[in-house]
Amino acid sequence: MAFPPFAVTVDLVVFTIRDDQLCVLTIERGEAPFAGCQALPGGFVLPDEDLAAAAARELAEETGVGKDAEIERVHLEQLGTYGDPTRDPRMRTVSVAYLAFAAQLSEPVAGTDATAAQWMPVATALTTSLAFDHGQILVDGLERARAKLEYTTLAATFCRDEFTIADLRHVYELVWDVTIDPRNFHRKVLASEGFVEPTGEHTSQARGRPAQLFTLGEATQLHPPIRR
Amino acid sequence: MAFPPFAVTVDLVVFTIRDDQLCVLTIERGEAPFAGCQALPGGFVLPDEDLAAAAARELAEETGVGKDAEIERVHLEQLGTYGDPTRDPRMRTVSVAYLAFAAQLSEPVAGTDATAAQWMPVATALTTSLAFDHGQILVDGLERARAKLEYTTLAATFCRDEFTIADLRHVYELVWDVTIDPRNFHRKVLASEGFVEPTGEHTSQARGRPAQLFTLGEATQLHPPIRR
DNA sequence: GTGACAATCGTCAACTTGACGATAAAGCCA
DNA sequence: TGGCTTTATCGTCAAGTTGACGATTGTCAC
Repeated sequence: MAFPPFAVTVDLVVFTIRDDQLCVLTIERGEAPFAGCQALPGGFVLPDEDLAAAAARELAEETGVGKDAEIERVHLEQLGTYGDPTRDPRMRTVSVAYLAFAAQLSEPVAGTDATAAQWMPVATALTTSLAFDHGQILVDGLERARAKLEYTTLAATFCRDEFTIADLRHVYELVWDVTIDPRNFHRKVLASEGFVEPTGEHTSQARGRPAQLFTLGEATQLHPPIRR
Repeated sequence: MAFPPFAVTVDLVVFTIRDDQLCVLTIERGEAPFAGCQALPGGFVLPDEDLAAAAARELAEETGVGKDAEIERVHLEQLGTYGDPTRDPRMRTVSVAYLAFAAQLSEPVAGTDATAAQWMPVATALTTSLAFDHGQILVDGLERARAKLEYTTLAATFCRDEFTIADLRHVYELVWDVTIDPRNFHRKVLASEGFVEPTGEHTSQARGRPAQLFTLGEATQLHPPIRR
């Protein structure tokens, strides 16, 4: 049975928070097309590899997120598939985009096929011309991320294992690009059954009154949601 | 440049409401593998065809949803991509699933490559063993459909061009499999800015007080949403 | 100690929601 | 014609939620 052959790739929109900014992982392409251009990390799916496995592999390659416990603190979900016949001048390619949320990872970043990889502020990335249709993929990923914060507990994946309500609020503020009343936010988070679990410990360093530390609770969905 | 060749297909989860039931379009496969088995309609993406175009083409082929105004009353969105290496015993296949909502269409249904096509009640389909991973695709499609009714105006795409609030409520009840208080639902729909637009006309046939007719308003998102 | 700062607790009016009573406008039927 | 049934539509009310913002509480820098 004959069928039209396609190349299938995965591309990653990996978000993290660094230096008080929402950042996305980008690489500088080493080869044509778009050599020297910024792009989302990604690569071909191997002949016997599941799509999600390919995404996880690429993520590990580009970020150094290894086997460790690190990988468990990363959220990875399918974002969408992009298959415009003209998206890659070389051949007919279909790209399955994945969206990842990560807490600040070990600094190292070095791709295999990429010249360099870096965390680029999303605000910058949105005004940068990215390779292929990666600009659109980024926009879609950002919108998905914003929506997910409303009704899931995924904001916590941007934080370290133990975090304060303020840390969590900061995630919302950066991703949504809004300011949130600390008092109302505090109330809502605690009201959301299973969102956070107090550890009993408190922060000690920074200015102001020490804050209680929490870990992520059992819930994955927020009831009620936290609206934009 | 060498790359692993994949077959790329689109599969469709097409929902409609018939005989007071939520139904999904299925075909009986004519060829191996899974010959004689129920499956979702779908097919290969052509070499120079966009994914969404392939989905629209397959939809037209299977349902007879032609060029007419009909096609404009159908909602089609990408659902997700399924690429387990073992999903198709013949070859490495990646399937991009699309989700469609349609009002009751012209009865005719006749695929090109399929033996037969029919509207199967979703309740039945969920307990039927479908070909490939189509069972999972259906489950995912149903969940997406249910979620979409909450915060979009897509329920109206299950209705004819002009519909009553009760028609709309019926869609929610069938898709969510719940009963909804007519009075509160009525209030919420009218409160949702831009959801429906009165035509000024009324129904005349059925029992009970004639109901006002509406068309879909400008909005695509519901503010506030209608919760499950 | 004093002030700055951020966490946390309270208060309140405006709004939303679910439950359900009441009324309206048709057809049906004797 | 006058009930009776049926469904649409309007109202009411208590309970819960939300946003705005005042008040209090630990800590640190000085």
